[in-house]
Amino acid sequence: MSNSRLTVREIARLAGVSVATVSRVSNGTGQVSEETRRRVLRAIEEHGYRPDHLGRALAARRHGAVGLVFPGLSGPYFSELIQGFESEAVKAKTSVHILCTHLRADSDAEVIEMAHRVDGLAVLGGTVSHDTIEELATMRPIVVLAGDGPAGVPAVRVDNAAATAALTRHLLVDHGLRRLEFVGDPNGSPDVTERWAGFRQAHRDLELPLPRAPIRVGLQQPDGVFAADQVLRRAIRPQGVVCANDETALGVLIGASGRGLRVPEDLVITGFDDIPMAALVTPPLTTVRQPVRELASQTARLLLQVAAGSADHTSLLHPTELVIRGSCGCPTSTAPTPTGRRRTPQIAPQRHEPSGAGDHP
Amino acid sequence: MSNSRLTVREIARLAGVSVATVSRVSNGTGQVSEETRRRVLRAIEEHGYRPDHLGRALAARRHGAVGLVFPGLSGPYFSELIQGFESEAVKAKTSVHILCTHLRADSDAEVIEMAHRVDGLAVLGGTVSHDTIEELATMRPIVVLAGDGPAGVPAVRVDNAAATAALTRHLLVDHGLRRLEFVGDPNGSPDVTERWAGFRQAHRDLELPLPRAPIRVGLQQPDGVFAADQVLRRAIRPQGVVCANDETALGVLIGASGRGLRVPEDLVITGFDDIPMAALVTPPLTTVRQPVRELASQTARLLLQVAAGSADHTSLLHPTELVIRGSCGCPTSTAPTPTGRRRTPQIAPQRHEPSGAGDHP
DNA sequence: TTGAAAGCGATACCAT
DNA sequence: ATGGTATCGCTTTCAA
Repeated sequence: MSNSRLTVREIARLAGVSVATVSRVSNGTGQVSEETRRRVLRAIEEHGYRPDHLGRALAARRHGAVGLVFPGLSGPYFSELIQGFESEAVKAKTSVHILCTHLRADSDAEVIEMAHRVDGLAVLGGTVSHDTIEELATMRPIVVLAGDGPAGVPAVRVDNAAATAALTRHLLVDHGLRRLEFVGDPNGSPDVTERWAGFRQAHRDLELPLPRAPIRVGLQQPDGVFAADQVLRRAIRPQGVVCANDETALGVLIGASGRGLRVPEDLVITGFDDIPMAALVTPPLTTVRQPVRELASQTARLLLQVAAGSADHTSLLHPTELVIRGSCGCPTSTAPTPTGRRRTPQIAPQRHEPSGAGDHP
Repeated sequence: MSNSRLTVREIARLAGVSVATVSRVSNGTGQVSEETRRRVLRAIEEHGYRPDHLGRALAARRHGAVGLVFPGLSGPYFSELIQGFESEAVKAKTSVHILCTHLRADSDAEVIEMAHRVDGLAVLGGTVSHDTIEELATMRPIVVLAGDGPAGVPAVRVDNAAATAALTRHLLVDHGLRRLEFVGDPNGSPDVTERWAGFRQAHRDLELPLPRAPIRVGLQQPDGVFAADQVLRRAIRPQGVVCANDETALGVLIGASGRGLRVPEDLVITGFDDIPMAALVTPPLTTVRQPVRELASQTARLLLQVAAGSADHTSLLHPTELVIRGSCGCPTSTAPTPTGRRRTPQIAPQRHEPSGAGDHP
């Protein structure tokens, strides 16, 4: 009930001690006699005292908060990301500020503004310029998530290029496909940039003609449908499309099926991420699994460590896993199970471990 | 470059004025001679001074931040919500703290903890107990989004029950369907509770036997696929399913189609929300459009107003719109367009305006 | 072990 | 129009 006018001073008075002692008790710092501690604790309990965060933050010179900067798009990917990050922060009694840069005019300025209010910042790759990240890095601990920052700024990521190359190679070699196209905008985010690079690299490695320009669309399901329309309109249709992520792949699948195309017979489709739906569509989606949630919580932990000073400024490279299902043309042994996540891929997944994980100048 | 050791005092010294004057200038409050203001401004610019938020907040007794509490699920709905809320907060130079309660043990305590750090709180319906909301309301301005709080706590919402009833009636009357089932967990959130209520009410109004128990699943696409499996396993299949939201409806559609069922011939499906994908699937989804983003930004505005004292503690009831497409059995005039959002529904949408919008004790 | 007092960085009242 | 100063709520030396 009562709450407002409660300060250290007040509690100190009620417990018959000094504010310093109250502070010691409520923080568990310093030496306090058992008897005094009990008295103070009782006063605190009795009146429901909670130390004010502003006063505490001002005196302790830390905000007790970290920021998360992300574009602000829809879908399972970002939700996983946010939850993974947030859950880790909460464990550390740190609150999370968010900033969506998507469709915002001067987001860089806002990010800097935010940096003033937090102890550290996690920035999704591609949301702000490198220059800004560099500036941010001079004022606060920064970690780049799913992308790369300037040298010296730690990043948490997966090897998108290698994974996409492996996936593309599967299509090119194991299925003997030619005429593949890439769906996604390489300028949209570092993830897509790298996946596009891996897609091309696979062609190069096999000394095949380089693929044509990507079908530049966004990362959500509707974008995939849009991409499917574009593909279907072509004079010569590709045999397969490698999509920047699962959501667009699902969109392509839905768009293609809706227009009478059979997958994978008429068109092969692959995704990236391995979101839950990937295993549940018909045919189930061949894709690359990346531990999004783990990436995000890892990022939070790293950021918190750096902010606490106990930092190994190391970048982290997480492993991915090729998940072969039916949409690439591989046989699907059985109908997809409703709980696709738990199930093991039909074909033994090909572990793709990055070479020098964890090293970074 | 330089930044850390810069305080009001320092700027005051550099500009040869008092801290009070610096404060006046940097806040635009009080009277300052043009000449002095210029001098102070120059010092500020020159050294890149930015008033510290903690000091400011402590002195001004406000945090400059609001909190958003939501379950933390995936999908277009929550993304829209977050972005709508955040964009409005940013406009007001207020930062947004987030808290995902989903799958968290003692989230109520964390929400209260958060309340101490912000000027106001927007709570999604169903994320915390009514008791807790009541407690929160005694300490901070609270707005409930998509749900209802205790009396006296403003809420921003749509009339889910009426909208779902209208939709159900369309199925029951215009299509002459019987044996409808509801997909969604009424205990999951107030939204679903109300939609379930509307679904039943429509039956009651027509003096039809009440529908059987709902198929209790979550609100995401995979849950819809799961629901489809359940439905298909039944001895007597329903003629149609009214889904709690579009995402599950899409899941049901995908699951049903994948198992060879034709929609709407064999099974009619409807959703709720009108997310972009709703117009893009085959057949396009009959659903109810609700202005999610607008609801969220409305909530932010309301919260900010209340926090600023300039409050009409009124609850807001937004209108919804029945969107008839093909999945209910109505004829689809043409193939769905790739940019479904912009397109007008095939059948003139039936405006469903709530009766007493905006009134609340 | 405990307390007095000096900040932390900014605001705002009260004189001037 | 400007400056001095108390204050916001808490932490943290420094003495006692």
